[in-house]
Amino acid sequence: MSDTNTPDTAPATPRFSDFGLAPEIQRALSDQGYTIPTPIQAQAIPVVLQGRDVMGAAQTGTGKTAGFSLPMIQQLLAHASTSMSPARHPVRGLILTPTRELAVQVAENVAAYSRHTPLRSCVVFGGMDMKPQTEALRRGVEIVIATPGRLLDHVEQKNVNLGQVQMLVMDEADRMLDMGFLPDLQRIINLLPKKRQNLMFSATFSGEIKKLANSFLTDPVTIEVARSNATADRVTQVVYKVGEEDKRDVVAHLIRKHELKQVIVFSNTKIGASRLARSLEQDGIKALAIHGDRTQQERMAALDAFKKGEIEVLVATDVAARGLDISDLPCVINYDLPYNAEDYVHRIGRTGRAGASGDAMSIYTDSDERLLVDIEKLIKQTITRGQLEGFEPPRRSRDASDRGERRRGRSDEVRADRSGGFDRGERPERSERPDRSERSDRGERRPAPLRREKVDPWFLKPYEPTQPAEPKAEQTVAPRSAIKAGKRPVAALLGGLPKA
DNA sequence: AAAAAAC
Repeated sequence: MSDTNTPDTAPATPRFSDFGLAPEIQRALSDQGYTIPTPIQAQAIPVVLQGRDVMGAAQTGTGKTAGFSLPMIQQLLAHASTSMSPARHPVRGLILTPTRELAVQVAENVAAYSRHTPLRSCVVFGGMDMKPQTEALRRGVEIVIATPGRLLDHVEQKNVNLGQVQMLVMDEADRMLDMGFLPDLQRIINLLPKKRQNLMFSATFSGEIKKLANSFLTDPVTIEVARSNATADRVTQVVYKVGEEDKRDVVAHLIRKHELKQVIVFSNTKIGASRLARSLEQDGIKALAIHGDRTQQERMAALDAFKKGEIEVLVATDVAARGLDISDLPCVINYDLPYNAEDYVHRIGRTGRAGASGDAMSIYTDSDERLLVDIEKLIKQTITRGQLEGFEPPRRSRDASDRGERRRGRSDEVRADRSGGFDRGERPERSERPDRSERSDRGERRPAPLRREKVDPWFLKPYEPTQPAEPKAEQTVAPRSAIKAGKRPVAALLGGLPKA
């Protein structure tokens, strides 16, 4: 009788060694010092190894990346080729993510877990030169991690063939829907073999997500861990009511007072994020902004500097609310309350991870009261109203000029936000890091693009029930114009694309 | 109302 014998009702804590993973994978895990799987890993790995489709409700920080990539590597290892020939390395595992940063992080994990195996992987995303990605794809890879748009680009250029994909992972599926990726997802799925294993992960379990799961997954096993506000239980939350004109100074005050060395500050707008980062720098706090108007290089440099501790503050839009795996963050600050209450949960989910405690401080103004009520309704708790101790609003009304550019910039803010950028010489000269809109990669100036022309694919909503149509057998790519021009409702897109 | 993602 072994001493590990335990009753069925109380199974022993599983270990990675219990899953029957290949020795090469186990070696990679011990390289990283991992022995005990997280709850989602313990649930997902055996199910995926059985070949079942999975609908996983899990936030980032629960370890879901390993939850799908470990069994994926194991499955693909079964027919792994050691040949150098690209033809012997068809893409068999495909992982789709909503943001570029998330794609990079997932790819880093996959590379680490597969390092002792002959499997090759690469990451493919927009904002970067196609060429290195093309070369990697042409050399032959078993696993591709991609954002949808760039992947389709590569497919159209025949850099990659998805006709042999056995496993598809849709990470942060809810986010992909929010971002209007459904048509792209549909087009990608039409390129895959009908017989394949599908894994879908989502932080939320909305009706739309269920519909998506119904149309893309076959008899899925549902795995659910840590409901969305469970994360918040370990996070101490506090809100401070402040005057609109004091917001930036209050952020600087909070950072100094709590001696924060690693904090993400969330802003609702790109321009607000850039301005706040600049303002903090002027106050002697090392900060960089990360948002969608910065070049990919700038985004990666900011993230890198933050992870290395070279800067104390990462000022981010919701590009970083989900997915970014920045571990051990003791604190996040909301410079703006998010318009979407669910985003609040995602933002504060950056802290209090993996059992650690965390702090989430938010500042809000009179006009944000309703947002605060919505948030409290969602998380089903009242957030402590904090008193700002020791904060002295600077006397700025008497002589604004001695406070420099940023005071003057404030009156420009509304105009700049409305016009989508500084396109009439309103930019403060002091900026050392001009926005990408003003600069080409070669460094010369060019006019800012007219952002107003960007249109959200709002017409893809609302979601309507659908009868899934026959999946198409052909491997051709429907032109995107067919989707854009059609303005078809989501239901129609789920039912298959129009013939080109 | 805003953000993200392909050129």
